Amino acid sequence: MKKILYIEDEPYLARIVKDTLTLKGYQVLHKKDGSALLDAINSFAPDICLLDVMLPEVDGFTLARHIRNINAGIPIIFLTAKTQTEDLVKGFSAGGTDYLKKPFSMEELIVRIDNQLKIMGKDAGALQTLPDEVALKQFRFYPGRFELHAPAGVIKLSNRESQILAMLCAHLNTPVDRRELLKTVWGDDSFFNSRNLDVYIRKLRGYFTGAEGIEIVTLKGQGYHFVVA
Amino acid sequence: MKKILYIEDEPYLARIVKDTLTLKGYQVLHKKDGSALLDAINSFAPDICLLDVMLPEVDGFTLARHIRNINAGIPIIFLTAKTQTEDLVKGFSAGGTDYLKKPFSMEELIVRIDNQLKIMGKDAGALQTLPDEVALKQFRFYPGRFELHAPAGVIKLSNRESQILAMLCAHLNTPVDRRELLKTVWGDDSFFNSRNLDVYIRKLRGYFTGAEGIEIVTLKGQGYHFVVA
DNA sequence: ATTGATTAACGTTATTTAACGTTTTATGGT
DNA sequence: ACCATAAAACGTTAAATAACGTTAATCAAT
Repeated sequence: MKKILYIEDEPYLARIVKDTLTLKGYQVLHKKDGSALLDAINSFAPDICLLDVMLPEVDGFTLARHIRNINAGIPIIFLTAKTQTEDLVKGFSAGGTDYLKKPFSMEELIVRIDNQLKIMGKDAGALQTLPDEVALKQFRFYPGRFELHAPAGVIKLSNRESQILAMLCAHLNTPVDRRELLKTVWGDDSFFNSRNLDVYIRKLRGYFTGAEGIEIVTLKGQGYHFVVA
Repeated sequence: MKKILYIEDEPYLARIVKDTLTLKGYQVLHKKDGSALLDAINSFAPDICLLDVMLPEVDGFTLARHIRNINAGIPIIFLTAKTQTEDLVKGFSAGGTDYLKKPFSMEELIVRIDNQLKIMGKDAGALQTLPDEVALKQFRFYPGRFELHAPAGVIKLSNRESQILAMLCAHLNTPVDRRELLKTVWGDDSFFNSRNLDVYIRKLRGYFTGAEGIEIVTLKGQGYHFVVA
């Protein structure tokens, strides 16, 4: 059964969409806004995301970017009344894979959901996704369970530790912008001058000490680069 | 340049679409119907197909199936006045990857074309790919690990050192423009008057001192030439 | 009370800047 | 052509800066 993460602030519409999709056999998790989004992604592990664009606090485009940061492969459909081409561009460049204009028919939504699941499900090779279990040489990371299985034993990760490690894993062997990390994990980059992130990087490094071929490399002025080779 | 195969029987619309896309830098092959379709696919080798649905002889859905039979990965966008959900379903189950209702704006078409190209992984990434290991005589450079393995031992490279060495390796035994180096590593060439790059070149030269047959040659006014012979 | 998250204070290092030296290339008069 | 001189470009070194690392203390939420 396919799992759908659905973010929409308008209660009446949300109700209709959720009920219809549920009736059609999807498992739907509905949220009114993007708070605790990363937790939802990791624990609920949706197959596809439906995002309203105009939301009270953080808009849907921004949410899409955060989702992309920890999962490069998941389909994201925007549902919005914004019909300007400019918004369409924003949507796709934020990592969206389809864009549906309100008002839409439930039939069309379902068809487009199925289509996205079909085409994104194909060559997962080019599009890296963050699965339930991430193999990191002799380690295993379970993002949804907040657990890092080391040779020595199981390390229970905190929320933040897990989020940051998930982000590093999503960008395995490629750079991650420090700002992106801060924005994705903390919601904004007002912590840019804070040493908070460094503290967590240190903790994560601690878990991997002595592990040959696993390293979190600092790219000064840019971010981090999780090397597993 | 991306190649588009466009099948549309209505001459006026076809003209507008073809001209606009050509102006936008795509290479467009327009056909009035699906005859000799497979030849067109094979010889023209398009990156994406735009198919009208209602065509005189064979309809677009059928054409899509034929295309899918010989190419599982190419994106197919339907352009049609048929707005019934049923047609949408037909389109996607025929192997279509997007479905655009007439009348559509050229802007939206372009955005959706680019999006499909991106999703299907045909997007020309500007990432220069070096192999995991670059052999430089008695040295070995691991760009992904920020490591230079010298006879004396492993040298841990900094971000900048690694970037510059990677760039030199990408142009091994051929010249590299100084400006290009600056732009690639620092994002722009505003450092053109700075001695910053020279400092790093010196560091790299330091790692290779005494190594017979390895040299970073200065091409004054042009750039550098990484000689390994 | 215990755990996780954040802040603060100070240590460390990659990167940049600055100052000056060296080498190559261009220029100009004879 | 010749040489002198200037100009441009790069080399070298050390100091300054900005960015990150580390540790412990504090805060906040069960």
